[in-house]
Amino acid sequence: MIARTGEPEEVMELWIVEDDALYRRTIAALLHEIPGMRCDHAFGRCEDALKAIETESAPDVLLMDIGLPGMNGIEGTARVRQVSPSTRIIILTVHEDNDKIFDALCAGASGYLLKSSAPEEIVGAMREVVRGGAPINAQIARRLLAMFTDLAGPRAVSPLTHREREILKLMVDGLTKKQIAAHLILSYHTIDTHIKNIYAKLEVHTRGGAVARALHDHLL
Amino acid sequence: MIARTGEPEEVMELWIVEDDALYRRTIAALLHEIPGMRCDHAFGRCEDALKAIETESAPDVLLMDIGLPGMNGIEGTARVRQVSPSTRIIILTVHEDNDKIFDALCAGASGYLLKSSAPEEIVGAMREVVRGGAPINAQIARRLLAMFTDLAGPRAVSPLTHREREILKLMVDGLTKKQIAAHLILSYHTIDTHIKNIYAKLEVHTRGGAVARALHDHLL
DNA sequence: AAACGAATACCGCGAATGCGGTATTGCCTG
DNA sequence: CAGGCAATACCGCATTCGCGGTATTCGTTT
Repeated sequence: MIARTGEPEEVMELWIVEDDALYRRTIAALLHEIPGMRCDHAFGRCEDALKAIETESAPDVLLMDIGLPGMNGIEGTARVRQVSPSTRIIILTVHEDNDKIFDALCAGASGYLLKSSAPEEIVGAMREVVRGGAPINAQIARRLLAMFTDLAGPRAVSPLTHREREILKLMVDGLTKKQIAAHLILSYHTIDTHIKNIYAKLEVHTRGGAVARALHDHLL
Repeated sequence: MIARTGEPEEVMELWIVEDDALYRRTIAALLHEIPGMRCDHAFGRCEDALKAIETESAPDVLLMDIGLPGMNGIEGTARVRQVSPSTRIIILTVHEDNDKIFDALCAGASGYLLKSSAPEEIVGAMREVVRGGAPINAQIARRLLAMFTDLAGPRAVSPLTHREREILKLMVDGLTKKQIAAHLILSYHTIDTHIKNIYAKLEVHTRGGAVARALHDHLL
């Protein structure tokens, strides 16, 4: 995409946000050895990095930790992307729970690595990310895939009958029992009984709960 | 169930489904050189692979093309996963459009590589996948991330206040007004008013509708 | 034929809901 | 400083809901 004429000036500017001073320096030192990369800043807090972006210029790539004092790395990722959309952010953390991964990627991170990654993997990720790729640790990718599969998955385990699903669907659409009865040309009492059964099967006691389960567990 | 063939020897059984005979043989030859891998079968059609799985035993890893005569690779992936859940499937294709990627991963593929990938990347992927990882080409991963970000995109347009979101969240959890009031240490009447306002903003008239919008439009 | 689950229908009652009001207190922003 | 918005609080009433029953019909499975 970027037609280069061999300028030796194409240095990748790279920043780090990592609260553990030791790990921060280790990484910074590691990256400093790589030709074509420069690491001018390494912060212990998101807030500092944000300030630096606004006063000076933004980096090409930002290595971001998640567990940070003050603003966490996910919130930080979103903020950085707001003020500098061109900055690619790579999460580098010990957290490997689905929520963190999901939130970080939703916040706009371009990559997700674990601190257990080999140094070469980290360096490779830098290179990959400026080329437009999204370096994601294979273990993390597995989690991502799992999210996808159960996104379109457990509809078979739905314990509801056809009728019940039909009625649940109408509840999701915001209809009252009376309206559902009219819509399905059934008695009000019938709907009432069905809803009663739906609640029992879903182990909820309110419309809100039932609808939430219906959508969350994707059983429609 | 499927007969377990894994334990005795450390050799990874690997099959290929690829309609282009030349490419198929090239890959098979490539993999055959790798110590610890064995490629007994290479098919041109999913149907043949499926049949082989049922008559013989299933492979540890299956390299699957998408564009195939007869059953396509995505459908095939789903089928193979049904009859042999332990078989990890890696898509190896030229297709890089979002739909294919999405569908393949939803169908249960454990990896997604492009045919333009370097041989080492393919071999690395095999190793990675049996270790529980999900080898995904960085370019593909980028697409995945894009899906995530616009999956959680229109949250900024949430017209709700903090309090309202908080209450809506509790409605999703299936609490009654009274319970919400107790939970937030607020008056019942306050909750009542808030819910009234939430309904107005979301243009719904029932709990079901509100919860559905909350989850569907991802505005919590 | 018997047994069973699903779908249907009906009843009654206490609790919760939806919605129309009004009103006070802060906190911003113009 | 005025006005607006968010959060808070209170009232009343018709409606709806949740849930405890009971009961009939119909298609499967046994």
